[in-house]
Amino acid sequence: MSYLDELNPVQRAAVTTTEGPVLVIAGPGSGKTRVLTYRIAHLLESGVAPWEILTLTFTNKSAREMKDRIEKVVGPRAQQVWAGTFHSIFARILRTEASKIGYPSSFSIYDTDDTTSVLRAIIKEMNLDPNAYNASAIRSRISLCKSNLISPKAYRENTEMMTQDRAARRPYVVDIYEKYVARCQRSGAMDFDDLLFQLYRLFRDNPDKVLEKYQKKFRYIHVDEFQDTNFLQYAILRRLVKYEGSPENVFVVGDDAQSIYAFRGATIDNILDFEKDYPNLKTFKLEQNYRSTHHIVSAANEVISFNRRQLNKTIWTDKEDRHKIKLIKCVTDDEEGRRVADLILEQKHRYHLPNSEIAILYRTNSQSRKFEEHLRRLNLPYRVFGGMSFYQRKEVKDFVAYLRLAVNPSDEEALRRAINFPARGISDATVDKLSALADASNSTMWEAMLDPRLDVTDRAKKSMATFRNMVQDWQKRAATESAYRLAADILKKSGLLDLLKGDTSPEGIGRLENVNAVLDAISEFTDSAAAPAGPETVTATDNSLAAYLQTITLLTDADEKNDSNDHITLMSVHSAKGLEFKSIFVTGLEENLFPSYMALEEPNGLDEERRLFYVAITRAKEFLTLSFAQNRYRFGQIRVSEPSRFLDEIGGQHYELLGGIGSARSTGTMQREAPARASVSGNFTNPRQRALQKSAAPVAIPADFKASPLEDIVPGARVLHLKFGEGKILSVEGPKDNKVATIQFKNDDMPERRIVLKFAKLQVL
DNA sequence: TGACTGTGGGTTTTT
DNA sequence: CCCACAGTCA
Repeated sequence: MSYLDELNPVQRAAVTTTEGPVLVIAGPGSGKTRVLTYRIAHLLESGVAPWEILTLTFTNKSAREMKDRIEKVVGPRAQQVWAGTFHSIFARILRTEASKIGYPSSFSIYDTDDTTSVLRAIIKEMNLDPNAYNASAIRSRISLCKSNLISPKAYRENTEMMTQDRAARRPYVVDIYEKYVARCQRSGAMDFDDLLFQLYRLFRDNPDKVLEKYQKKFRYIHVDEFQDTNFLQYAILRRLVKYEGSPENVFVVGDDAQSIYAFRGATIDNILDFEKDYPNLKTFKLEQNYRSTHHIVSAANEVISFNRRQLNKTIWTDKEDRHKIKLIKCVTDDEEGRRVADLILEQKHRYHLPNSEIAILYRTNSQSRKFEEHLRRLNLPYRVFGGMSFYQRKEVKDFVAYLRLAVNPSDEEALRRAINFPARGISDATVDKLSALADASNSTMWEAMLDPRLDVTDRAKKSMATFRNMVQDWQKRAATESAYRLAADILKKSGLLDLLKGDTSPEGIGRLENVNAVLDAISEFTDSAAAPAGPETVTATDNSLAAYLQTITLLTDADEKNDSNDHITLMSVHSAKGLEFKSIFVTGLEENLFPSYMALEEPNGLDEERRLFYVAITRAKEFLTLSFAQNRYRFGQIRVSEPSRFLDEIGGQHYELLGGIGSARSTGTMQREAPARASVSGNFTNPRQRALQKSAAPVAIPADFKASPLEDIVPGARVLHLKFGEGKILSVEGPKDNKVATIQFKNDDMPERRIVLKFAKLQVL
């Protein structure tokens, strides 16, 4: 079989070990995807049916790419393999089994916005202070609970969490959580975490032996990016694989060094537990990097060696070097944008790089703007990923809300959105009453509209009756009529179409186009959705309107098609995981930005940031450029930053400091020299030592250091700063919650520093 | 009911 | 700086 010849010995061994549990530790660029796809092809070639193979990925895009690559080896049956994200595959299973856990199979999926909005409503109804109870903060706390299998009941019994909440002065989080769960249930809705959580419940409670059905069905299970799975995902996987007499054909691929989703509950423990849980485990390490040149691989190895806790492996390459890593030092973020854009232009000409081989990466999405400006200036085509996905746009969500309602009238978020947009005489007050009544009688807002106890004007009642009739009509037709025709009619009858047509501004025309694009997408989906075949019933309704609505919620903007245009890619480092480009720009390499100041406060946060940096630089095949700015607009004002410590962790021999106005004009006030020069001048023999020195406090801090309240920070005061030591306040300005002090520090080569008091810890002496 | 204004608050990463 | 929301006015 020829495809096996395209593999190196370790890769081949992994591919052909088809029986029993297998762990593949795969360094960046080591052919991980190739191994995964060829293994599946290999299984298919040896007679395994495509629907017996399950492959779980983290993005739709990588699932799709994988299927396409398998297809190249074995032909169209590859498309029948069960390959998709955890969320989409689980949604599909839940669709089939929903009735067993008290959900309609046309359940709605709440995206992050829907969830936040439900929480906001609950907080309001409970009369809690919306500042203390920040809806999106609570959303992430609930999300983390679900990922760790903590139900509201378990939450209440968990003294640690309850104590935390009391300390944070929001003791009612657990009540919000409880209400939220109840509300989702009665709305027939699942949030992202529910897609995992409810599937876990289904398998745990195992009604009608449903678990056995899937254990038998999925004879070969694969997990990509295993390092990014969370506790809940691991628990589900375990239930599918571990049972009496199981062949335990589970094949997981991951790299602990690329674990970047700990904030979302991912844990490297899963890799360690995996070895314990599966004693027959065979482990393979893919250590040869086929992607990047030697400078890049060495730099990556050096960086990652600063992390303590990691699996032992050595990534190497035999690619020869042509270019050193370039470092761009800028005075401002604007200069960074300009010089990156200029360098891209130069690289394109000199090396004939197509735009599609170039990517600018950054830590936070908000950094994209400066690059956009300067790319536009040079007429370079680009595309920004990570923004709002098509399906999150207002006009699309409005339309989709109506569709959701037609399929699942219990969906309260959809109801709230649709009921009075376009306006039809049902006021906010009425909606509040509906919600309260639904809550009190444990029914839904949809049913509450008919409740005789509802105390609203006759006019409002009439409007609601009309609305209900309209939706009911759609509901009936949803069972029989084609989804496209129904949707087109909904667009008209809802009044949305007229509203959009009335707006002839360019944006308005765009909105109309977007809504029409939804219609096209529906017809494409329902006509052609190639349901994975199989002798079972699991996929029967897969091209329904409900399935479409569930699918789109799980799409990100990276999944959207029209990728044919040749453009430069702008994205966060997180979204770049799994991708590769000839030329990579990693930007904003400054302390408190990359690594992020948020991460620096978390235990192990720095390690995760470092893995993120590792992921960033290993995306590059040939050209790697790093940049930082000494001054950057953040929080509405210019802030001074120092270069990222990560720059110090790469040996000077791999670097080249790029000249430019910025460095020539350099104020010379940087605390540290640029790494290239530092290493060359031999100031620091060993970057590791240097980093360790740096992480230690540079000034003696008394053990009883205690941050003083903001009111005490006034001009003239002498203060102690954790990092810069003793100093004098020259002035304080800015709004009360975002005060900035200008401080002159004693032992500092900067004449003065602007310190954002919100972040700094200062003690008045 | 909708459009406008001011204010206040938040900005890590995503399925 | 930018966004979302609340409150105000027509």
